[in-house]
Amino acid sequence: MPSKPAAPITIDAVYAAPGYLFRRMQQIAVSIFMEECKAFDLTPVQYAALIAIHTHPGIDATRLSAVIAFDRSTLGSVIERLQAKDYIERKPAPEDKRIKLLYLTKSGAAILREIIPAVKRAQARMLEPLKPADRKALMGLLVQLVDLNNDASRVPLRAEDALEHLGKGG
Amino acid sequence: MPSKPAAPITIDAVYAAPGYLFRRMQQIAVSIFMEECKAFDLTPVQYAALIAIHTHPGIDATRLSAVIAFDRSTLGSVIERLQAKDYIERKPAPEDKRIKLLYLTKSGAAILREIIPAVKRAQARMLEPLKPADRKALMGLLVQLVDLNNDASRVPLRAEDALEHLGKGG
DNA sequence: CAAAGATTGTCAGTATGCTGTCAATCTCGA
DNA sequence: TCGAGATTGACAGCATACTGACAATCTTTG
Repeated sequence: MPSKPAAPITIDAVYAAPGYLFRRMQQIAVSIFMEECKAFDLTPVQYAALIAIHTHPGIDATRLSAVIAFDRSTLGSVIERLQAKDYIERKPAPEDKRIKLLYLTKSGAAILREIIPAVKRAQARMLEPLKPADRKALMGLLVQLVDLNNDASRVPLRAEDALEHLGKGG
Repeated sequence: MPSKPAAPITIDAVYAAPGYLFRRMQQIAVSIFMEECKAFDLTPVQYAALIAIHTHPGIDATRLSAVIAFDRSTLGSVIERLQAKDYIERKPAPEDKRIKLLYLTKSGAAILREIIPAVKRAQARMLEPLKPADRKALMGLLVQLVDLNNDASRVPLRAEDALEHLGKGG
């Protein structure tokens, strides 16, 4: 049998590669989110940050970055923009001069309540083309994969560890 | 029956949302790619662009953006960097002064050959935590979803349409 | 042919995401 | 206690991504 020739290098191989499909799907997800939420002037990242601060009032930036798996550097500018829009406020921590604690403002809590339906529509639209059983299957596999690959990312999710200081760990 | 209370808004809802999972998986995929390919100084985006130019020599930037579903604006700087690294060259099109045609240099073709094994390792690692049957299932669903959602993204993939000018359409 | 319209590459502006560095500050061990 | 080491927030720099605008150029149409 002749030795198998090297597979031709073409763009079609890229179309079937997991990395390409993940990038593409993220692109699509952001696009749908922005479309459904265009009345609110909030990005997916800013939304996630608001929800996290709402869930953990008084969290600091470093712990927040672990809770939503954002880069610590990136998060700085996200916080700045949320503060500029008056959705959050930062208070110095009395017992540690390095830390600034994050809280939702009334505006922030209000927009969070208002945007929820749009976000739910967006999340539904992303999976809409699939049959209901396939949606479940896909989400199940994705949850597994993201969890099992957690440490492969530079900023692994540390939902639990990050919150011990708030007295909610355990 | 009492009316169902509004679901509490917490970060846990975000962890299960498709948009969050896609973002996270993309983050992980890029991280794995960069790790496997760190010897080559090529990003996933730059790799895809090189492959596409290799598959379609003499393509122009606008068509290239359709073939790999990149934003046309973003692609400009990607091309610039590939050119700075001497992996591609741009030649003016004789029949249209607006267009610059893209070609791989010898360096570009060489690095493409060399990086393939690392890219394959990276793609395999992304799915490694899943059982083989689950990998297939996930890829199948993702291919479907990306295809069916193609028009939802701002820069839909136009693999076929884009190539008519090269005499390869049909 | 000339004007209207479309296309191409480019640029400015905004928003993630990452690497790396730094000063201020805190913690812990000798 | 004091100094080494860790932590925190901030910053610089690079690389996607997207919106919107623009001049140069090409195409279509009246």
